[in-house]
Amino acid sequence: MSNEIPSTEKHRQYPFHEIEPKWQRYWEQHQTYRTPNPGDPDFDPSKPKFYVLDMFPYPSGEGLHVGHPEGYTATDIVARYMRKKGYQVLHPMGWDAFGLPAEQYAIKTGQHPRITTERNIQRFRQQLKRLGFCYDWRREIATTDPDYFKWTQWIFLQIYHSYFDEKTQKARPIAELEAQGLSREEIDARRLAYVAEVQVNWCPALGTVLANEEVVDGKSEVGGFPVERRPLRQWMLRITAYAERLANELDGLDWPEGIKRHQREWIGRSEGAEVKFRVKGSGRELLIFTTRPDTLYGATYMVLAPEHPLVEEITTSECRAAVENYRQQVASKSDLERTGLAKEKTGVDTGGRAINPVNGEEIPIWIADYVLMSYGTGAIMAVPAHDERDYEFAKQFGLPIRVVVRPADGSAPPEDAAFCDEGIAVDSPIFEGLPTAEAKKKITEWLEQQGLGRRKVNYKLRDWLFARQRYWGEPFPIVWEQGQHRAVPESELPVLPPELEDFRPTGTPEPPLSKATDWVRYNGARRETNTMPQWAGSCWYYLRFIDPWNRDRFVGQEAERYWMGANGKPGGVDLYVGGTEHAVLHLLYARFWHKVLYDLGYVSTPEPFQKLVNQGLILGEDGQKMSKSRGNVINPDQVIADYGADSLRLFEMFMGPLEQVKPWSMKGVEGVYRFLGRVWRLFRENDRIQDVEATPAQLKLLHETLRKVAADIESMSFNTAISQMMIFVNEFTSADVVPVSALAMFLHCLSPFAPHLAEELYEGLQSRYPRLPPGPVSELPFPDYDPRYLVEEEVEIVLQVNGKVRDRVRVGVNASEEELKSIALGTERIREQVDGKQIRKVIIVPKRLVNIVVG
RNA sequence: GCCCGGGUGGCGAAAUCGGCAGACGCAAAGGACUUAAAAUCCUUUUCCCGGAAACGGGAGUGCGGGUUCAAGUCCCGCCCCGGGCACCA
Repeated sequence: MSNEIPSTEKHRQYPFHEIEPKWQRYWEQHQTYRTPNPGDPDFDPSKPKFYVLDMFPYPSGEGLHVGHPEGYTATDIVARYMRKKGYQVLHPMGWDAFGLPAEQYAIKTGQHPRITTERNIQRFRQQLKRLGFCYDWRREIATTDPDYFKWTQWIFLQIYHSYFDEKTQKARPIAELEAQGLSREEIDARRLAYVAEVQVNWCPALGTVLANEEVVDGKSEVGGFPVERRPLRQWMLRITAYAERLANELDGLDWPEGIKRHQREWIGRSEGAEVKFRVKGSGRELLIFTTRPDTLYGATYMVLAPEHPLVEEITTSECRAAVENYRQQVASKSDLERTGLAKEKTGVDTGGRAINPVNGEEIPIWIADYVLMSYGTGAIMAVPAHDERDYEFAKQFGLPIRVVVRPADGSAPPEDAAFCDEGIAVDSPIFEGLPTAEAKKKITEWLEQQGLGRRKVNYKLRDWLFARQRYWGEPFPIVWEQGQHRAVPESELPVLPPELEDFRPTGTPEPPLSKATDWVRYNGARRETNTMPQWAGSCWYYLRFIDPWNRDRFVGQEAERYWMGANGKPGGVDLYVGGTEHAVLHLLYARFWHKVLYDLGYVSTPEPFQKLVNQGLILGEDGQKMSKSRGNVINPDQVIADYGADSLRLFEMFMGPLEQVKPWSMKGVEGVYRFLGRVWRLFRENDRIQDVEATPAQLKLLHETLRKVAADIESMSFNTAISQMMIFVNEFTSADVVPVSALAMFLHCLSPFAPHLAEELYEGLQSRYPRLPPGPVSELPFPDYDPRYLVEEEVEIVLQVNGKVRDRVRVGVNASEEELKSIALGTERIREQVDGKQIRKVIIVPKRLVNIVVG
């Protein structure tokens, strides 16, 4: 076996190196954590269910780091505790295994990504098993398994075969539109999965396009390579159709407020109006979006995005050269340059003029890259007096600034800045003197009556660019014929990727799959050669865990109803734990897919995850982020070899609150390791254990520990649960007589945290005291505490004078306020303080304190 | 710039509703055991002042104000650290 002597050369506190493999073998052989589904012979329908899920990992070549076991230990403790509380617990694990690193490794070495992926999964699985997690490993899935991605492709087809019905705000089958006799074009224009020519984020270094979410500061999130904008025909998912629901339906979820806010911001709902401006000297109209229609009288110019389709037509001949020049400049800019920090506004006049619909005034039309083609209508009315960006631009180019809103409190508007708050409309005849909210309403109604505009809601959220030019991803179940796409029959799923020798990108947006010429040919049609993004597989894995063996359905109906059953709440998974890095992308995408499946009647809840908890990052011992280059990475394998898995688990939980960022400490690991050693000695090297009644003081501590550990697990305050167990052990270690019953009860507390040691100690105890129920202890019910043992007969009361503690007394719990008062005033120390002064007031908090106010 | 999260001993932290600040652990110091060390066990440890000691007094939860009999906790104004967003009209 591996290294027998701890590398620190220290005395081994207890034989964890024997205990841990022993119990891991036991659990495996006895299938202790096998979770039956409805219909299985050992399924107990009377038990309530609890679905506790980890965000499954990408099995990287690096193996596990100490960040992984943080969340996994937390969920494992909850899972083990809930099992002991009589729940049927679903606690699965799998692999988000498609992804770029395996593909890049394949490009470098020629080794097929499937091989490296397999190897990495093996390693991860082995590492996780050594931590003693109570996963039902029979349910293990990998997104790269054809049995799995068959259903990823199938779900894609459901999305493809659906449209969003605005009236009911629900996805409906495309067949309904066909029945209404809509044309192919009309139908394709409404599909939830559609093909469009869009400006994409093309990353030459990665040889793929990226989603907006995968581009950070104009660079790829993965690798930090430059990203260019270029137009490309791409598969898109119409997530924007769900914008409203994705925002609103967050309300019923038990998620951290910050994450909900983040998602709402990402969706970016804003209410306003669309307004038509006539272009002077042409029949054309420019449509703009504004959230401040009440500032319409303050519009002194307009700005179009440089890519706006009407720029060509509007530009006058004198301005054409400058406009062309500017458009080219903008096109060649990367997103980083275009949105870069603190840069000056740029833009040029097109020479075109627009007519302000409220006052018939002529205003110039400019183009500038601070207006984005992808938001709203790609055109704005500029109101420099009341918008910071317009103000800056107007200053830069000497454009007029006209105030049409003044502060409601009568104060003077700022001299050298835009006034962007709400206020009172001025110089605005149609709604003169109205406060902003009413002015907005009035002008919008007016515009609607005149046919010049309407109320409009816009979202920052864009449709989801769903195609990647990669090899190692799910192929689309789509073929092309005569420029039209169609689904392959469901019977042909899964569509397997072709075997390739050469995984290199083509250097063009033509995906690597196009190199597989035989594969591409499909009965006179051509297969789609793009693949799905890595997010696809993680959009629904929590559903497959429920019924991973099902060959007929992505998840069996009965099993889905049972495990996702939400008791009136929207979300099905009872507890979902993972890092904040998935605050928007994964969680938004998964919610979107789930809602489509819900609308189509395939799943029973509108939301996937009811309660979400984010674990905090673990830093290196130096307080810096762990990284190879800093050399501060902690290897969990080494920690397990030196101190055992139970110590690793315990320390991960003892470090501090789960959600908090916190630094690693090897000394801290030793601390909890010593604690486990003390536990071992309390049970094993102790001749004071007797089969006797516990003393009242012992009973009180025992039941307080049962109470606190249970409550702390339920509130996920694992660090304080561990403190309480330490207090218990310290106390019982110094006891003259240690009652067996108390020790046995204690092991129920320890078992979720340090399951191996708890099993071993319980087994030993039970064999000596056969009266104890046979184990394993992890399968025995968690004892309820008895409040009778917690009642105190006496409490210590703090005596304060003017808020300062001057004395303390022990009194009976039921002492009346009058008694407390006279006791307090009777003690010597208080008399010294109070003598000769006037008592103004006496505050009495029963069971806590008496505060005497003198003056 | 905006939005979050955080600031408590030498360190990680704890402290239901405003009611004994520092539980528990680490580190450090002293002691017991040992030929010695490791391990273990016991004791001390927020700071300042007085005291041989028991103990007593004062200050103290980033800073400055406020509310209150009482503030780590509530309110107002700042400072610092970490993270996220960043022309979305």
